[in-house]
Amino acid sequence: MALHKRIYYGFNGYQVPPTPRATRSPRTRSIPRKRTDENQMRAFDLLATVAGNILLEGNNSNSSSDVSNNNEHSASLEDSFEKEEHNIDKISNAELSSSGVCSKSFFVSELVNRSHILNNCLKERPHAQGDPGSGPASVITTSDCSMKIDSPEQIVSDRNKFLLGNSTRIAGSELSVSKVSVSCKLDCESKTHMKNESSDKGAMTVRNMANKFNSNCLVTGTRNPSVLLASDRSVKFSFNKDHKSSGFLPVDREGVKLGIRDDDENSGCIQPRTVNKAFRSCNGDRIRDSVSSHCWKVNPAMKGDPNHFDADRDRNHFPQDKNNSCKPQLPVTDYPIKKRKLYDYSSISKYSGGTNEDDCGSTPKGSTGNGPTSFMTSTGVTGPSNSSGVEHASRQRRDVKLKIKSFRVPELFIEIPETATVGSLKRTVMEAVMAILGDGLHVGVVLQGKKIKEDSRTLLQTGISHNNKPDALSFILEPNCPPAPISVYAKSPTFLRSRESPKPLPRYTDAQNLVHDSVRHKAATKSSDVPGSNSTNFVESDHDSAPSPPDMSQDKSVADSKVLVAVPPTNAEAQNMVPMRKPKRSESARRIRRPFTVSEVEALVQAVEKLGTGRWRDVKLRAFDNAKHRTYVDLKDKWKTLVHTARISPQQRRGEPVPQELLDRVLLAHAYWSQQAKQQLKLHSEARLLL
DNA sequence: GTTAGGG
DNA sequence: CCCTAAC
Repeated sequence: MALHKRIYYGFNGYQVPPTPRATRSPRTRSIPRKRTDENQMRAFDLLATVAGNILLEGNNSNSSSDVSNNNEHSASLEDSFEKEEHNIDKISNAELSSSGVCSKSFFVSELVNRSHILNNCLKERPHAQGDPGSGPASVITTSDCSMKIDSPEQIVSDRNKFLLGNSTRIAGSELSVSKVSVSCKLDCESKTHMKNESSDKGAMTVRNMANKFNSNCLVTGTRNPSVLLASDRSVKFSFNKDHKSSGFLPVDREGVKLGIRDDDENSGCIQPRTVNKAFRSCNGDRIRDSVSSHCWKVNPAMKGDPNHFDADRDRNHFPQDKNNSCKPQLPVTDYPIKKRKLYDYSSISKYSGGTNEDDCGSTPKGSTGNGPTSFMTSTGVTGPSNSSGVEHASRQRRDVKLKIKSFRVPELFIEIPETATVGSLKRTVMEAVMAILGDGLHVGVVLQGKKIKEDSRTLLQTGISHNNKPDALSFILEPNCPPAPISVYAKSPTFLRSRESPKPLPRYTDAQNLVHDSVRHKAATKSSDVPGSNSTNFVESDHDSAPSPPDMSQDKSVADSKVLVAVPPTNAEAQNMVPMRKPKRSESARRIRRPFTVSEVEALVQAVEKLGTGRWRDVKLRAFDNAKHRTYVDLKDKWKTLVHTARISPQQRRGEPVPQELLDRVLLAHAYWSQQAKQQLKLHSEARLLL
């Protein structure tokens, strides 16, 4: 090993401008759904300066970008895990249960290594599937602070694992919040279990899966859990034969990206979705939505058969993924090495108080005990890589490893009733933090007061090296979508100033799922004599939107908790904001277009056949209750277009073709209900005449 | 808060 | 999808 030079950079903190409050009509706001665009825009407004503590650490490990091609790590990773398992366990089993979930920060998932993921996937307890009660809910949770894996040791030391749980309760905000500060825990038992099962029942072995994974093939386990690699970055996990649940992990090709789940589509941003989703929150929307936005969970109680949505998910969930794989040169996907590295090891402290530290401190240091504190940013400048990949063979390179210890959230006002549960408090805090972070952020690099915009330049060219002075390098979080006018950047981030005047603080109210039960009841009791299927076709929440945690609906106390976020800049730090973009004419961004899938159309048709064309709310509740991005207005509009589509010639139709059979049903149902409406009118008028 | 319909 | 009148 080479020398270990370590340079620590100071983290100055992180400031967020006031989050503009949505000004849209309350009506639209009331619909439980996400306003990603809104958040996106909000994200544009975010300008967070982050000074990073960067540890420059020399080592001569392999280039991290080569790792993904190195299957050899598969085995060693496993070994590492095994060792690791003995170290971990400060966390109460009650909390983590068999799921072995943990998360240190908001950065949900960076897929470190595919084999890594797979290993964890395989940890699902086999017997879980035998328990219908607990449900085979596949909970995919990820931890932050992922990093490229240069070596097995690194994994061990960083303890960032993906963990699977067999309980849906684990996922979501609860997990994200409550377990922010805990270190990862591996479930030895589960793991072993899974391994055995894998071999016993013909499922792929860990290594096989890893290998396949590495080769970007579609991997389908013959047994549960199965792992499907939907795309380069999205791994689909599905457990149990019922396919009641599934989840996705974004997988970066290089295994470096923040893997955050997005419930919502509307990320107009070209930023890798994984990142966007990570920080998404729903400003004007109900917490239910926003909460679920960071939930890597799948609701086992999901009605209907989500199966047929899988394809859609694969296609839509991470649309950019395709782009990425196809056009890696696109700025969107093209994460410059340095940026990627910046994400590495990143973690965000949820509580400004920094309880993380303690928790982190209690975590095992791993095999690389001599390393810096696990949460310190570290950069390693290595000598020429001994075994760099072919693509790098032509030139020497040094690796600069960055590890961001934490992002400090300056101020956070939370308003929550005393009767609220701790869990709800955690969720509320989560919401607030998520709101602050927003989504669509990317990291800007400021070196010696100058913002480095040339993403293509190497660190060496830029001047980032282990020779940097401690304060030379800092990071800022900034909107990444519409390239903000960067010209406003002052020479130093300390001069950054918020362009927008403080606005009313957005208020986040935790009010998810409150009415739905009763409403659902009501809707369920209603039935019509309309011909058609009687089975409720429940459209599962779309691929990227995870249903709210089951406990959320029960925790009524959450309903009135409010969070005030985006504190107006009051201190010097807060004023170091710079205008990032021109205020859009409206603060509400248009939602991105989300074409209905055939499955959704099917569900819609079925519901309308049953309920009619005048009860869109019921249709929504019936068939799209979990598709948070579909409002009843959407459904109504879709029906409108469906009717239109059905009436025009197939040649005139555009978009994904809707099966003629469905269109026929549309016309039929439409005619039927139109007739019904007329009859009703007639009856009414007659009755009135009689009176 | 929903519905209906134009944009 | 958005917007809004009307209920």
